[in-house]
Amino acid sequence: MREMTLPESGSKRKLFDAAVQLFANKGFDAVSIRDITHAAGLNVASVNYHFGGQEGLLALVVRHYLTPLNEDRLVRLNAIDRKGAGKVLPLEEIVDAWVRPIIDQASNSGLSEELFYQLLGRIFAWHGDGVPLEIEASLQRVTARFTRALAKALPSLAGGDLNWLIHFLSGALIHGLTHQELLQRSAKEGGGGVETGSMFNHFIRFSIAVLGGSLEVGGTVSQGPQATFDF
Amino acid sequence: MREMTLPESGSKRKLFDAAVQLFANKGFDAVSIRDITHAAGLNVASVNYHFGGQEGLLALVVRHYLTPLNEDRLVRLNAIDRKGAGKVLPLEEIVDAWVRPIIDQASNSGLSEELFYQLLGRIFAWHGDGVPLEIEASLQRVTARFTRALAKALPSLAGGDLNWLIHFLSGALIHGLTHQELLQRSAKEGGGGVETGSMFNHFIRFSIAVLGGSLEVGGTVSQGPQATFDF
DNA sequence: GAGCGGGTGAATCGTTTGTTTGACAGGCTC
DNA sequence: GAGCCTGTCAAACAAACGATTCACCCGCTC
Repeated sequence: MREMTLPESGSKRKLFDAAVQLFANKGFDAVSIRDITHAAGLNVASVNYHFGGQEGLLALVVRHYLTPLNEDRLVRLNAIDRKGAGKVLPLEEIVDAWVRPIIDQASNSGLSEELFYQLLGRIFAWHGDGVPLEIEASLQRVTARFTRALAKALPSLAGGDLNWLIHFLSGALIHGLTHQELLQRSAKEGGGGVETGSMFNHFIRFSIAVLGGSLEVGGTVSQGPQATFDF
Repeated sequence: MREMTLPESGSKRKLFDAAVQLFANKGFDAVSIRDITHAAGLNVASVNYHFGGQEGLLALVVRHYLTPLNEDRLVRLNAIDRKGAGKVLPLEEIVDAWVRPIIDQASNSGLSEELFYQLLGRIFAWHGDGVPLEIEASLQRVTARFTRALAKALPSLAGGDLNWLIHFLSGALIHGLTHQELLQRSAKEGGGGVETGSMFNHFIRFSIAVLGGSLEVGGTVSQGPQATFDF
């Protein structure tokens, strides 16, 4: 382990690619360094040499795909914010700034869409003990930023209700990413002709409808601080 | 391992309860039989003696809480079906038949609500290799049954769109169950006063709003066979 | 050619995993 | 009391794990 850059080819790249494939398919916890090195055709010690251990490889994989995604999200949201300075932000553009970077990143990742979405779903659903602080903080920062933007765009939903909606939408997105194949397969078998990115088409309309006033706010509206989510 | 019944007390029950606690808190994959037996104050061999191995204990825990829940769901849905024979089924009652058994089961489980919901979330999110066929089939059967009922109640949503909506709602429910504490804690700190079952109050309103015509059906509507979901 | 450093692999280390074995104690029936 | 069944325990088992060591090869520089 010398530097934390990722070359275009060579053994280090072979290990990285094999790890991505296995992490996406089986989950972070279910993959051993022996699985990875065997898939890459290299020795068990190579992971420790190139990445300083299992955790280093895992953290690099997650960071490599999550960091540019989150940055893109924030850049787009800030652009919307500047454009309509002070005025009410359009809901559709906020949702787009949230979802569109995922689609773009899938195209630029070099991975197949199915693989990238599976990996991203596992990253979003990654909780608990082994999560690097840096990654958790990045996710929380993005969520907090979008929550504030939505609270400004939808003042009638401010408070606890908006937090719940975002929480539910987060779960829907994670589930949609991780288990896309269930629905796409069944739809294809039915001959319905599902176009590329079908899940996102549905999810964007889903999110806008959920947030865009179709939910009447009943019950007690609890006022609280910004909640931290996990997407 | 002699019989697969669960006594009210004794070593077997101690092991079962300890396993439930650990499974809910750490996840199925992150708990060893040594963790369980140590928490129960018993020997490592006791799990194999009473449950025939780790898989037997895990399957029993899942079946013990999932089977009555799914049966209750189907019973309620059939009752609604009989009551309004032939007529259009009320959406609110279908959603209630889907969600209410979870709340009831939480009260009758003997577990704290937080623990039961965490466990149930992990069960619903349990995919992949180690899942017993019987459990996966039970989940698919319930989902297919509710999908048919919703298709009858909401003919305008029939086809691919309804499948996507149910898929998203499934993810929202799983995420809501597993990570309730995030929002309840933040809401409590804010002094908003979150009542018991707050997540379900929000989720039921959320589901009804999503399904109840607030989503205009745009784009291509793909016709396909009943998809199988995982909740 | 000697020396050096990056990279690789076989072998090994210590741990942890799930499972199995064999001994033993207690309660039961005959 | 002899025999037997149930339950529990310490001990050991084989397998898999992440990490490390050490020798080696190769291309490089002096």
